[in-house]
Amino acid sequence: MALSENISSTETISDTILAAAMRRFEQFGYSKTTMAEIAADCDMSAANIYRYFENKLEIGARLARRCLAQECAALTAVVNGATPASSRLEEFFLVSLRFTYQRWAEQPRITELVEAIARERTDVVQDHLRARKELVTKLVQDGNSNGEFSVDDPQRCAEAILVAGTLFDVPLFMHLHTCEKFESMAKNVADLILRGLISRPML
Amino acid sequence: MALSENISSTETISDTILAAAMRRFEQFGYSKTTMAEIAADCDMSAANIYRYFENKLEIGARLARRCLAQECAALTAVVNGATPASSRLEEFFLVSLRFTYQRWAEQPRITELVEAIARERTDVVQDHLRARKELVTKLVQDGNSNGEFSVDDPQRCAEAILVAGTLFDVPLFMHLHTCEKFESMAKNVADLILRGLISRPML
DNA sequence: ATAATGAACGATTTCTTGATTATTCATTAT
DNA sequence: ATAATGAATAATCAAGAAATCGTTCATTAT
Repeated sequence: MALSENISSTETISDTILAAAMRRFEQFGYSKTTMAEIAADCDMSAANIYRYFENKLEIGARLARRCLAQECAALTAVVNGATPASSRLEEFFLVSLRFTYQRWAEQPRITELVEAIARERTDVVQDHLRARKELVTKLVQDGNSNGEFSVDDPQRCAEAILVAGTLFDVPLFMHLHTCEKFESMAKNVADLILRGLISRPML
Repeated sequence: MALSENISSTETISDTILAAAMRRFEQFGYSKTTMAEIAADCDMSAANIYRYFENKLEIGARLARRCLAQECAALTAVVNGATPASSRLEEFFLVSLRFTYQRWAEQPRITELVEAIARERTDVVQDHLRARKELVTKLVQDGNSNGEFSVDDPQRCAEAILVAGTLFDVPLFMHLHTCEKFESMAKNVADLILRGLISRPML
């Protein structure tokens, strides 16, 4: 019981640190937040944080992961939806876009955080991309199963779909158009991907 | 005759200046090149350059335009080719990618130049994007004409195609993969766009 | 007139230096 | 033992000074 108390209290402390860091990062940005400030918010010394986290980058990475996981949760809901796979594909693009756009517009500090972490922690981005790829792969397989699609290689296809949606996932591009314009573009790309260019007999 | 001499000599001098600037930009980059150095290469004073160009940014813009025009020339050749429109679309992606990748890998200073200009001279980028859009629109219309495609709105379709190829046109992404990997991705995206996801009767 | 220049000027950039910051560790508290 | 700290260190950042640069213009040359 003493053991479990220790473990749970350790978790609570590291959660406290993460929460304090998140508040600071949101308000002032990753680079402008100091370990001393995070520590003060938790009523401890800066040195003590290192008992719970390897370093500042690790704290940032944990929080960036959490942000990206939120997006993946929303995308998972889309993929697991009950609508036709084609609608879910369009919705996938739109939800992905809105996450990127809204974070860029309303939480620029968070966007900065994720970008700062992405530069030095490739693994965070790669894990996120892998998760997205798995989701789209599942979506394509779903479409195959119910007869909507007939895709040979769902993996490769999912990769291509994600590549085609690059514009909607990179904060750097968000200043180029309004969110409405992006939504229209996303719908067009989804439509293009679904129907293809090659002419065919009427369905 | 005196007039024509003056005009032609003026053109020669501004070309000399452009050539000198290009050599400097290639070797040392846009920001590290000074007007005084360009002038010295042309055996004139820095002040004299301003008789031929509004300012340094204008020189950069002219050279950036020239670079982008080279890519457009290559893409025009692709679009005007004699192969099926579907092959030309794939080739469009591949040529576009190779231009971006090679410039990034072999002429990083030129890539830096174009990016620096793009930041302050939106018109240069926008004109280039418009040219690319016109090329793809023509390609789609070609495909429509010969029965390969059956696209309702070639303009909108061209826009979507270009959006889907974003990853292959932005130097910023080039560090992510090898050129071969990018080529494979480009082929997959082209294939996806051409055939579409929705299942259909056999052709 | 046309072409070209050097000097002059704000605006940037670079450099230098002092202050902050992330991180470690020996030490103290519990 | 476990938790926490303050002091120490090396790396990074920030502010101001100095130098450089882009641009203009009055002046000179042709």
